[in-house]
Amino acid sequence: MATATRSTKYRRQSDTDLSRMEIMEGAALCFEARGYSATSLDEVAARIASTKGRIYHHYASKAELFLDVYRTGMMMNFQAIEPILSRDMPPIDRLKAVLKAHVMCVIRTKAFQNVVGQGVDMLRHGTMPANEHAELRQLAQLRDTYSEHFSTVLEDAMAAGDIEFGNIKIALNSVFMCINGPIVWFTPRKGQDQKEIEAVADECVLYAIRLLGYTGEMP
Amino acid sequence: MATATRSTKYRRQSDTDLSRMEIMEGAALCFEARGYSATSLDEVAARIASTKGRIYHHYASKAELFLDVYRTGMMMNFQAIEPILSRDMPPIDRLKAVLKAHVMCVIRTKAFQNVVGQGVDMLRHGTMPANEHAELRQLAQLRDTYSEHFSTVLEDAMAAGDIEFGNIKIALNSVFMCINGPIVWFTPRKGQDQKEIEAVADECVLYAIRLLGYTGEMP
DNA sequence: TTGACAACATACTCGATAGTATGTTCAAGT
DNA sequence: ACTTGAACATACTATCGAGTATGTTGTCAA
Repeated sequence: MATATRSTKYRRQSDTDLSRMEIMEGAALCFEARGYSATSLDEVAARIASTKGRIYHHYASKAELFLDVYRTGMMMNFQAIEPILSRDMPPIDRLKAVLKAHVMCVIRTKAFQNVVGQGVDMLRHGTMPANEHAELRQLAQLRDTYSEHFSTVLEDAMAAGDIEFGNIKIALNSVFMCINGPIVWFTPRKGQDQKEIEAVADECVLYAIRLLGYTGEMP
Repeated sequence: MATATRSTKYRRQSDTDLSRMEIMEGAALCFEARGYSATSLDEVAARIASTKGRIYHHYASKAELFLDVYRTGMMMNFQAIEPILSRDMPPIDRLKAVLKAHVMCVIRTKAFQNVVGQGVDMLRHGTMPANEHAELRQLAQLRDTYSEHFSTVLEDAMAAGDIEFGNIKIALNSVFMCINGPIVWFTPRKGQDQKEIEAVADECVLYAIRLLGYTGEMP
């Protein structure tokens, strides 16, 4: 939670990023629970014990808030996998590491990733809110770049002979469906420690690489 | 398309089911494209070149229409797999056949299955429209029964030693994510014949059973 | 210390849409 | 043939929520 305990009623100027993050967290939870268009900004405001005025002070529209949540969710993904991409290691190990990092990230940032999913759907169907086409293209670009990272890792591992698949688009989509699964079906339990979550993630990763024809053992 | 070419303006009394199906098809397409709450009944009506009056003649509310689409989508799934469940064959072959039948069904009835997905999400988050709790429980029941069919098939195949997995809930969720993938990422091309679609489905099935630890060949 | 402005809160407007009330057409029973 | 009611279409209402206009608080720079 990014909520800092404040003694004063209003926030400092330098805390705008914190404020925006708090709004985004509330928005992500609401969007996840009820979907973009079913969520009212009054609900989002109520969730963070605030008002609509605050949201419109930071965002020009509901759509801009959504897009910011989307972008932030994608950034979280990039930050999770990028350090691994540049690491020097065998392709199959990099694949495993990237998959694991992604799953851990989506579990940790579940609400944001759900919004990303909604955003991807909107891009697919061309029903995106807001008309800033530049903004939209940028977000589509983000998604494509992220996807291409995975393509590369997959093809490297295939070239090394560790995995094997037919149509890469279908394979990649299937892998994504699998490792993004927790966004949909995972529900955090009370008192569930890091070890248990890692166990879930490991099982997801196992299924994802098995799907790609990997027959070796897992560490 | 269920639209019968009619010479008269109004339909016969005996055609109510046809009329409802036509409405549902339009609704499914709209819900798929824009989501439940972003879709207006005027849009649905426009899609089938009709008016809101017709929809409200057949359905008491927007929620009831949605629930009918959901139920119909689930029924399509049951009809696709039930004949296979009662067929006498080796567990692993039954598993393959059920997976294939499911994938073919979701591709064929993509819009309806998308609505089913939205409905499952709503059930999960408790944000279902309408307050008929009986109706809701019935739909949740449908989903659970369908899921249990797959559980049985999976466990039989595991008992026969053909597949192997850890937590069955995670495995089942992963399989569903995989075989339901086409609902999200598949886009029918113009002039794409049945053979090509079957090839896509076969690849999905291959990934799904590989995921479950199957190492044999495919027919 | 003070005034200017950021960071909100409060109180409105206005368009979109779910739902309703009522009118119209025609099929079918009698 | 005529009458009733199902199958719609048309016209309206009422609500909800996005966006706006304006008021209030308190920070910070000079």
